[in-house]
Amino acid sequence: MLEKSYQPSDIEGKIYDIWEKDNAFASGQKLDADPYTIVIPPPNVTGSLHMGHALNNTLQDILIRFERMRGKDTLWQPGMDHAGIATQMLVERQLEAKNINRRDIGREKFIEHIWQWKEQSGGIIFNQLRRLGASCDWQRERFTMDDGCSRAVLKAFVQLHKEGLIYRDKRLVNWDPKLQTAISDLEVEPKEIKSHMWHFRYPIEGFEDKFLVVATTRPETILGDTAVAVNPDDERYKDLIGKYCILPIVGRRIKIVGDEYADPEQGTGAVKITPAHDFNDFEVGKRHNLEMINILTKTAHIIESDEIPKKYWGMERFTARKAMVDDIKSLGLLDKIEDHTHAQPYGDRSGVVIEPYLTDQWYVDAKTMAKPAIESVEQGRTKFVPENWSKTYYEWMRNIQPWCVSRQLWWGHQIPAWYGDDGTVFVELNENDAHAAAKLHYGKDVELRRDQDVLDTWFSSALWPFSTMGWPDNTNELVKHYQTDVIVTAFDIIFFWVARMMMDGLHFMDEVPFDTVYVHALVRDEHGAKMSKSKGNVINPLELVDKYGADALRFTLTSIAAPGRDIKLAASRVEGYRNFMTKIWNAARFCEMNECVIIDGYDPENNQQQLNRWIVSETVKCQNNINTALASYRFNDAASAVYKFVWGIFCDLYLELSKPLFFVEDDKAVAETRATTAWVFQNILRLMHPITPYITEELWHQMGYSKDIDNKNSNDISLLITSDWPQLPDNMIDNAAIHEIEWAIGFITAIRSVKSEMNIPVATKIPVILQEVSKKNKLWLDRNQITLCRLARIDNFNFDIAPPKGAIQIIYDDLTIAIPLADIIDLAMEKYRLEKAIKKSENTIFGLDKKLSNQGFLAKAPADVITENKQRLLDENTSCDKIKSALAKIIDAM
RNA sequence: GGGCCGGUAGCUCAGGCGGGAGAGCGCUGCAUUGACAUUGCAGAGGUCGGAGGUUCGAUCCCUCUCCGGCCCACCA
Repeated sequence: MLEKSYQPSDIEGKIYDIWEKDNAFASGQKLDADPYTIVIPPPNVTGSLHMGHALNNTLQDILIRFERMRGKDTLWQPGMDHAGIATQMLVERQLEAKNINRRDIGREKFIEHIWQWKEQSGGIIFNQLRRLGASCDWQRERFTMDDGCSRAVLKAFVQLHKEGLIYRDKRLVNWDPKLQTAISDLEVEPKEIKSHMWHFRYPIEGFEDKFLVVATTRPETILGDTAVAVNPDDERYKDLIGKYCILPIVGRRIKIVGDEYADPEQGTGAVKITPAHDFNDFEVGKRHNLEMINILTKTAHIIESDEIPKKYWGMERFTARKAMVDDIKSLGLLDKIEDHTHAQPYGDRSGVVIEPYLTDQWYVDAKTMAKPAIESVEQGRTKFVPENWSKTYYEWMRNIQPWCVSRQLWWGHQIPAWYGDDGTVFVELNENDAHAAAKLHYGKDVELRRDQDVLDTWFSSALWPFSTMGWPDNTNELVKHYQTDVIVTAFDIIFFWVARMMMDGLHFMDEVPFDTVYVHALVRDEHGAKMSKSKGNVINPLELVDKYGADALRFTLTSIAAPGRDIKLAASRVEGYRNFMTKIWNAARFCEMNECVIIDGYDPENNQQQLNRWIVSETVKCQNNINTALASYRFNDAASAVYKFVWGIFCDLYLELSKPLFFVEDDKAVAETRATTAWVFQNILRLMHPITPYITEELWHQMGYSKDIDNKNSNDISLLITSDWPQLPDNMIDNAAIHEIEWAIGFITAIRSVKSEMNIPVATKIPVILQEVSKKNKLWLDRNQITLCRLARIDNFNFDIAPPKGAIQIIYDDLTIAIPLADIIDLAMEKYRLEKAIKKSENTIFGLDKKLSNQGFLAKAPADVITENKQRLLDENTSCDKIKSALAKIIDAM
């Protein structure tokens, strides 16, 4: 006997253990089956489960469970990302708490500490994913820094270098002075800040009192100015081109150059040029062959250099800014200061202001690699769902910049590059190969020094769809599971990850890494704000799991996963779906109490009862709806299809409508109804399993479906997770039964509605008089009489007798239903009710009339639409007339 | 500056092909001795942001506009 109510916490852990013990998640068990493959977006090793993960992994799990049941050889490849900067920062902070500085203990020891940390506390997110019910193939768990992935990274780097697609270059990078590393464009976050625009007067050489006024938001960079640019077409300054300014404070002679970059409309029209500290100025500098003077140390202090007055040496950048303004002011060269709001770049990890900084770094020629990646989306080889995200993808890919992949960190894949004394670089898979290459180059054995930098974490993530399957070896897994079917992700990592997997997948595997990119929304709080710790509006998915169960959370996330929008999550919604789980549990108890068990040899197509034929039809329709929804990644449609069917149709209608059948003395009907109920319920468990795996698996066993259904000849327990998805054919849909039962439901509703409206107590059993009963209605009345009587609380049916004066009259379909309760009916109220109905009906008639008297409509609308509207008008007129005559009778009785 | 998305019931949101406006929550009334109050039954509630256009017909397509959000670029 089932417990009185469903307690998720009692069963979820148990069920998950059963799945794992049974190896239910493992791929490669159905060798002949078609593959279905998803690689997980590898969470950071430092990560813990947030709502975004919960959504992302619920959707993947739904697809995997769906396809697993449909017989595919499913691989959901799990794994973690080493998360270079995040992890290094975390362990560094932990060591600092113990007064250990990473530079004191050195690189090797520090990395050892990180590995230790990973073993102890890394990857807690995987246990959290287990609680959510994720059916990843855990035996294949990978890590971007494990041996296999590391080998892939080396191979990829070396190959790209040999192909000229990775190169070393000295140019400006985004420099993070706190972390003291370069970062990519994507790791920079612009923030609006309130600052000032300082206007300075630069004296012009050869004139006593002539100045060129330049404006800047960064006065400290004056130390690195090597030119002033004006637009060659700017009448004000045209004549000055080729002349020189004397840089205030510094005293350096700097050239006035003509360059289109200077916009006459902006600022003063004259721009100071600091090639080593501004991306635009860098380009100007290259065009005019200007000197590039670096003024900053790696920690963003003023460098000690002969080019710079001693007084500024060692000053912190913002201190230097202030000093520079003060000093120029005291020279009388400060023209004015304006308030100015502008965006400043900040490091997304460190939170400090990023400096454009001139260094040697490794770059990937993203422009070249992007070409095939763009083309394959244009050709539809990879599809974005929703489609419009492809625009975002194109936008970025078509304007892609060289990707700086070197990082001045310790945690990560060290770059496989070795340098000779003269700086010649040898990029090889290992040190031996590098020495061999060096020997070839120098003609002798030489000392080599390995590049100290590591690669951007995303460099290894970009290889994920094939590095996890054994690449560069041509493994069976790789052959079978690449390309993968779908990547499921939020839009914020289309650039970071999806785009780069596309580039690398096409380059190394010569095939797109996934058929589909499914982009889901970001989860926000119930007011639409981003969840963040500082705002305190973070909802922890595990707390919801504790409180309502994993299935309720999963159902919630599924039901709000409409494509292409932000998702606002309110806990109340989870509560609602917890109630849904309870409902299913109770439906199971109903089945149990009424001995609804699976009957061997039961064939739903042989059902005699229309009600049973109807619920079978609805089951097929539900199955079809879910199939269609999941095939097009419309998760919310799948959720709503199953919700409406299970709660609205099966529980509220079928179980109620069928109850009376248990009381007839027709053993055959009872048996059929029991068998049908069990059959439907079993299919419900199958249909719901991808979304709500725990409760369905539990009930599958409790209801005894695990023993004799899939595996009749064995005593082995068969699990729902590995059972078959329903394959109910459309010819099981019986439209005649659907019409009849829907008519019966409408009949019941019509009577209940009137009783409620007329304040007739629900329990009052009423007699009804039916007039103008058509043959069809008579048949349906007869066949469903017991059910109708019970659910509409009808005492008895009387046909074709005149109803007494003052009876309530209901127009339903072709019928006029009279309820002769004149003594307890408030005639005025009934009059009002009928008048209201007439008004409503007349409104409808008016609308239809107008439409049907429109010549244009008759001439141009499709025939079926015209026919339909004509029929509606006819029906409405008939029913309106009937209500009117009913009203006449009431007035007569008053 | 370039691009994307949204505005539908009190709230949060669905509305594949243009043809009778939907759900959940909330609200109102009624119901409680056998699946379920984590419930059932019955209801109220909409100028589909605004204007114009296309069309026989527009929540849906087009243009403009107002409001909100996001992404990219922008450090004079």
